[in-house]
Amino acid sequence: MTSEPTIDASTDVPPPVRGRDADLTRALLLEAARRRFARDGYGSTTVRDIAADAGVNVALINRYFGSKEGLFEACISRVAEAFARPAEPGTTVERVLQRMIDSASGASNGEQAQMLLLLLRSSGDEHADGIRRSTLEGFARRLAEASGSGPDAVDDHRFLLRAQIAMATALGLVILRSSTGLEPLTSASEEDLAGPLREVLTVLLEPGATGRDR
Amino acid sequence: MTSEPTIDASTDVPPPVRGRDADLTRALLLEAARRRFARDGYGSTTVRDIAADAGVNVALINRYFGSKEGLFEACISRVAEAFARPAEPGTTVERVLQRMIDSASGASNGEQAQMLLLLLRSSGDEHADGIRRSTLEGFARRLAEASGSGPDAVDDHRFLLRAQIAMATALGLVILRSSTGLEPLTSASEEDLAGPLREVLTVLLEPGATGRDR
DNA sequence: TCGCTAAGTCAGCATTTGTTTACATCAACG
DNA sequence: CGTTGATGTAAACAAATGCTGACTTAGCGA
Repeated sequence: MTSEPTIDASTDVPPPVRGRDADLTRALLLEAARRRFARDGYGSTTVRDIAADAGVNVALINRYFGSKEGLFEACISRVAEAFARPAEPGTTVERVLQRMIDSASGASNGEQAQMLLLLLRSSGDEHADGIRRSTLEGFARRLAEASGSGPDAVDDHRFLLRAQIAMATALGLVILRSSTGLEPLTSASEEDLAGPLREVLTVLLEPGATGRDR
Repeated sequence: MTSEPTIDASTDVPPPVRGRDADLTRALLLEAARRRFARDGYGSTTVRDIAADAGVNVALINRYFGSKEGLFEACISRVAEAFARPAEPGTTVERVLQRMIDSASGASNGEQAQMLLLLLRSSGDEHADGIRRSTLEGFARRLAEASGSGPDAVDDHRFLLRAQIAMATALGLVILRSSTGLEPLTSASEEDLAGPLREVLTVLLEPGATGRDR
C-alpha cells in the first residue's frame, strides 16, 4: 500500500495531490496498526511504532482516533465489518469451507491472517472485546447454519459447538504459523494444508460425516 | 491492581507471616507470572502486577530472575520441561490423543491451558522463542511418531504436518475458550467437547483415516 | 548473646509511553 | 495580497515501568 503519486499530467483539473490528506493518513495509520497489533499484540505495540511504520507523526493518532485504544477499536471494527459482510443465505458449506481453508492456509502474514489474529488480541477494553466476541459468534453461527443446523434446538447447539471448534482449528493454524515459526507448518504450501484441513472441517461441519458415536 | 488484603489491624494473628523462604518466593513468583503472562501476554503484564499477585516485593523479581525477561524465560522453561517429560516410547496414539483432549477441554484457566497459552506468548527474546518453538516441534514430532509415522520420509513429513495441525486445533480451542468468552464453547463441558475433538484428532492422526470421509 | 549472611523492603533512578499543547505549514478563497 | 481552517510537526509533560542500590530484618550457628 505504498502511496503512489502516479503523475497523470494529461488531466487538466486534478493537481498531483500529494502531501496533506487526512483520509490517506487515517488509512496508513489503520494499516500499520492492524499489522502491529496482529503481530505483537496490544500491550507490546507502542503508538510510536505505529506512527513510524505509517510514516506519520505520532500526535496524529490522537487527533484522528482519540487514543491508542480508539485506534485499536477502529481496527477491530474494520475486521468485524469485513467478517460480517458475506452473510448471504445462499452460502453453502463448501463455500464457507473453502474460504476458511484459504484464510488459514494462505500467507501467514497476509491480510486474512492478520484479521484473524486481530480477533484474538485484546486491549482490555470492554467495548472492543464485545465487538470481537460478537464477530466471532456471528461467524460461528453462520457457519453452523450453513452446515445444516436445523430448527431442533439441541442439534442447533451441537452444530454451533462444532462450528466453533472448526473456527478454533483455523485460528490455531494461523497463530501457529505466524506467531511461532513452527516447521514444516509455517512453510507448508496451500496445497499441503488444504487436504488435511478439508478433512478436519468436513468432519466437523458435514452433517452426516463420520459416525456420531456414543 | 485488585483485591489486596489492605489493612486488617483488628485481627491479631492472621497476617500471613510467611517466613523467609527464597524457594517459596521463587515458586510464588513463577506461578503468578505464568498466570499473568498466559492471560495478558508479555507486554501487557507489569512486574508490579506479578509481584502483587504473588504477595512479594517487586525487587525480588530482579534478584531471583535477573529481569522481567528472565522471569518469562523461567516460565517458558518450566512449561517446556513439563511438555518434554512424558516422551516414553510406549505412548500410543490413544494416550496422546486423550491427553490432548483433556488439556484442551479442561478448565479454560486451568494449569494445562495456561501452559499451552504460554507457548504462544512471545517476549521478543530470541532465546525464549527458541525454547518455545523447539518445545512445540518436539511435541509435534512425538505426536507424529506415535501416530505411526514410518521410516518413509515423505510420509514422515505428511504425518508431521498433520500432527501440527492437530496441535493447532487444541491450541485454537484453548485460546478461543480463555481469551475470548466465546459461547457456547467456553462453557461447554468436557464431555461436550471430547466427542468432536476426538473425531478431529482421529482424522488427523489415525494412520488410515485419510479416506475416512464418506 | 553476638554477629553474620541471606531474604526482604524502600525510595528513587532513568527510560518509555500515551497524550497534550503550542506552533508551523499548506491549500482554498475573498 | 491576507485570512482561515485543516493538516502536520515538534516539544514537553505526567504517569507508568523496569530496574538498582542502600538499607533493614529475620534466621541461625558460634
